[in-house]
Amino acid sequence: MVSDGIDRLGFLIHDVQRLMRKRFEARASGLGLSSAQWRLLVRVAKEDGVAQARLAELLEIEPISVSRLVDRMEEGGWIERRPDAADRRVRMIFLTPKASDAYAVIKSIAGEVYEESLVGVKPEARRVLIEGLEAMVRNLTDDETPSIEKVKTTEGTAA
Amino acid sequence: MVSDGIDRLGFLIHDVQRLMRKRFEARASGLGLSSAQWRLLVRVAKEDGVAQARLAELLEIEPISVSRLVDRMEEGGWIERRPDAADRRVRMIFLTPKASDAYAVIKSIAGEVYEESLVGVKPEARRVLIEGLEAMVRNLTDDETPSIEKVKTTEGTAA
DNA sequence: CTTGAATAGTAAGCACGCTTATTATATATC
DNA sequence: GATATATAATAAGCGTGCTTACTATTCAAG
Repeated sequence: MVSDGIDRLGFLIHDVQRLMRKRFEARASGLGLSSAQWRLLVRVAKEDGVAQARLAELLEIEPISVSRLVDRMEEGGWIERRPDAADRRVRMIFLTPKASDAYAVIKSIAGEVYEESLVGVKPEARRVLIEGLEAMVRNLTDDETPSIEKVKTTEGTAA
Repeated sequence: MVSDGIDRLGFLIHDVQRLMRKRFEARASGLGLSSAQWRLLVRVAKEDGVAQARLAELLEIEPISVSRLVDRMEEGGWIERRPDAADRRVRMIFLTPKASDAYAVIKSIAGEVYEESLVGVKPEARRVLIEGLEAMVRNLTDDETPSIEKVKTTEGTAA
């Protein structure tokens, strides 16, 4: 049956995400980095000099969101925009030394939060959990119409 | 080992939440309801006449967030604020007929999205997934200091 | 070279969360 | 009754996401 708690799946995911972000931000507030900023920072750490458009792809957010995030991070002294000589439309993004220093701390905070959130969940269940989440990402990424056909047309009714 | 994918737990949760919200909103856009508004609507449907402060508790968001959400939903004709005769500080929240009509549609959309997201995940794995998420909510709700002691002091370094 | 389409980035304005502070009302204590 | 504290709701202002619309630049076609 489906009545296990699947009807609350959305609430659950929403809650976990909110609580995790909240805890991370509380822990990392000393650094002055939000979780959105931390995600961007991690990407740049792995691909220094990356263009904003590429960051938007990697982070799966819109370019304009990257633009404003980068604005604030540049103000905060975390990253630096430099022009790309080869393509003058492009701004290349680099970490400042301050950000490189923070990177290790951030990773450790993230690890702590992950571990804390999984207290009492056995290794086998962790594996299933992660795999389930990965499956959900795949299913939800498939461009709208999934394997199931019975997708109703939302019927303009209801109002 | 931990290197399964647990180091991406935050990314995973974040992605699933974002994709699910996105799909729900795409499907429900014909109704003119966002997922935040839908969550509030569901709560009010279960407890008609509820006070805003109580809604903030139930939704686990701040009272001010409820206030502004209710503002927009009142404008949209989904809910109605009525004074409480017994306590003049309180605004009681009621669904409009329009919202009651939408409720069934909304529940079915949510069910579809949940089911679509879990395509290919076996019943047993679904159970473990849900239980894992529930455990995470519990762990992250415990007021900050969890079972683990090694919570570093974030050491003002990094700058 | 010019025209037109595509791409990189930004601006404006909105939704929804937050923190901090304020107003109105209720309640507890003197 | 007066004073202090607590509670319900709101206001102001910010961060992060979005959509839509714009500029600047590149590239493809003629």
